[in-house]
Amino acid sequence: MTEANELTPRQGLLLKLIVREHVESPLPVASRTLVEKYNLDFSPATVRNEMAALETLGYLSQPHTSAGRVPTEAGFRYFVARLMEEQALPMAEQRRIAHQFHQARDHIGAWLPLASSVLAQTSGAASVVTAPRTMQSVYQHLELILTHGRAVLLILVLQGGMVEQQMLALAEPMTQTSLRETADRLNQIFAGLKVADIESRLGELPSLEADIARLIVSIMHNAEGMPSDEIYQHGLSELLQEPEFVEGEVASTAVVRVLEERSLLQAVLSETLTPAVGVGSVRVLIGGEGRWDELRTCSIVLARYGVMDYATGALGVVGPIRMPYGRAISVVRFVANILGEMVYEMYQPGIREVFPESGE
Amino acid sequence: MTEANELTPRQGLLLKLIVREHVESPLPVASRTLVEKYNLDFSPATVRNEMAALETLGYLSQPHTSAGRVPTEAGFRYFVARLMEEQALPMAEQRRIAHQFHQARDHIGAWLPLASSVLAQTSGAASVVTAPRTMQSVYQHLELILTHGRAVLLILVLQGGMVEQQMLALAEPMTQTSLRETADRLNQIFAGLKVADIESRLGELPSLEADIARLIVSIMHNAEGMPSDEIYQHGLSELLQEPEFVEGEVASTAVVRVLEERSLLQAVLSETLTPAVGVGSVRVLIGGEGRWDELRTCSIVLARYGVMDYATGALGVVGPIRMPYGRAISVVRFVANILGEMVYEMYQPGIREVFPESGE
DNA sequence: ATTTAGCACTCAATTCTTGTGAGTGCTAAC
DNA sequence: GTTAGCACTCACAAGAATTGAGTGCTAAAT
Repeated sequence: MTEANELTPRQGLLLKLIVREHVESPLPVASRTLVEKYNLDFSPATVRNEMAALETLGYLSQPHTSAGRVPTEAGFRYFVARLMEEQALPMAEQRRIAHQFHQARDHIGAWLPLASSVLAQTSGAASVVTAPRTMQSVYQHLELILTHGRAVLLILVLQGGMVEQQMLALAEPMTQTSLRETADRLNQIFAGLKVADIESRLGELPSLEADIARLIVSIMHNAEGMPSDEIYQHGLSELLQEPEFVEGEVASTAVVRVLEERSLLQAVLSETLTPAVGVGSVRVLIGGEGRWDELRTCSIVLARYGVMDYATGALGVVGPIRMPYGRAISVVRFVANILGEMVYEMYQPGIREVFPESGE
Repeated sequence: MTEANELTPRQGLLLKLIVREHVESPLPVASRTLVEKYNLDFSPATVRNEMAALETLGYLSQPHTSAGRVPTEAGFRYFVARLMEEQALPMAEQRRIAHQFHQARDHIGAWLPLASSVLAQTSGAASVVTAPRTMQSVYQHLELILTHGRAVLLILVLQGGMVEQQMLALAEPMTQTSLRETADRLNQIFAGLKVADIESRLGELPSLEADIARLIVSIMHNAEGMPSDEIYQHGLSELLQEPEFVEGEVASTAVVRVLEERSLLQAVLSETLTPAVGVGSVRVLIGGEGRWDELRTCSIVLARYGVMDYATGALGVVGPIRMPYGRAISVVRFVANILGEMVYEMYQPGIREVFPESGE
């Protein structure tokens, strides 16, 4: 997959301009247009020659014989990897976004929707944000609430504020009072412990407590493992306005399906670590990279945010292949950083515990 | 809005058949087709006469002079209100769905996504489910977690298991230990109280506790007021497959926007109480009912679920105007009932408190 | 050895025409 | 009131003609 053949500077320039032009409007770009629009000091004929070269290299393609050229996926990949200059967000926009997040500082539930809507609006594409998940869940507090008969609502608060709920059925009926005492006992023993610690103490507990504790252990394990299924998204309707989606029934429903089918989305998001083309900590998946067939018509720019090895989520934008990568990458990075900081501050006690050396 | 003019039985029959036919395939339906397919004992000419009558009444329309007829919105409304017979779900399907919910019984977080996916799959349209909200929030438990500097993560558990999170900034730095003591004090005082009760006790509290309590009050008020912004949906991609959406760029993006724009959705969902055409407790909104312009191309079948006057959410399906209402209504009702029961059982202690007479 | 002007050639997209047939409205008979 | 018969309408499909944007190639210019 590594591109052995380096392009000549002029070929690079042309590929870059073709991409830029194509991103602006989805039509194939013609040699003459290029020369005129960018005042190139060589002629359309020369451009055509170079285009032919770029085509044999696999970076361009022609929809039909007498049309202009369109970048191929490989072309976009080369562009992102070597030609693109990241297009920093204008200061005013940075301030505006930062301000919005600052306003939502106290309202935790608003963080992710806000991130999602900022991403969508600023990038003009659809956005996806997943809630952060810890690698290391720490017991904080347990509530047991009797609902009816022997059914009990279990609410488990983990460090960092994650909350897990579950119903459970008691073997024997109990009163709310004794249930509360049970919870209090468990809270005393378990507060601040990690899963492993709780597991090792299971033996010491009387049977009822042990049952509940086992359930807690499984919940905590679960919280550590899976990527969050809490996914926020925004901007799908704008994305569907893009010219490549208004016609193509196939293409557009594919995208909708991708954004709707969480399983696929999660698979893709957890791929953040694979060696796709990327810039800094931001990853760029172009046209599904051959691996995700449903994504052949679109690209994803994504990043992890949060505190590495402790609690992270993923966030990114989904757009047509011809998306303005430079801008998208900056936006994604910018939002990932802001959100990362907010999460960092929120999770700090937990982090101190996992990485004791990093305390204040 | 009340239909003064009653149709003759034969006109009713024809309207019904035309709707049925049109729902099956989106093409305009012709007089001859009707007679042949349903073995009517009168001729196409008669049907045409009746059709003409129905057209002047506003229940049918012709896309163009030499085409068949298509029901108008008014036609669909008349159909739903007077002609439709609810099409009960087959027993097997009922059992399958009930079983799925039974399996997810303990996994509270799965309830709403499951409801949403069941609705979508069974109705073939897109579905929407909002989380239940209490009318009456009752304090259960407070956790205060120091994060960094003076920033504190507040986790408030309300009765019924609703959890609200918020960041707050302390005026003075505190240790985690004294923060926990503060929380414990508030828990002792407030456990089981309603907002009003807490408000009336604000005066008795020392300043720090009072500040936090005021915040709690505002959170609880908030929880009572707004409809939940926690919205689950499913089946959008299937909906977009419907023939009326594959072509119409306008129509389809309108639908997507509706499903994406929570504010509109909430407005519509809270309209569940308005006197739209409805069957039992299930409401049917056809073509936006003139009020929601974005919905002109589609219909919504929805119901409240949960415990009336105590905690309810809304749930429904969004489909093309020509959706199989009979089926959709049964599915919505069925799922609303199941989910309602589950919520009822979960919230029971709270309900006992609000309606003491209904205790076991 | 590049670069470029010139020109023939290609082919999607647009417009126009024509034909077809499904389906109606009307009238006159039943 | 119902229906057979028939003229009429009009969307839709298929084909034909036109257009023009854009290339590839060749031969001259640098």
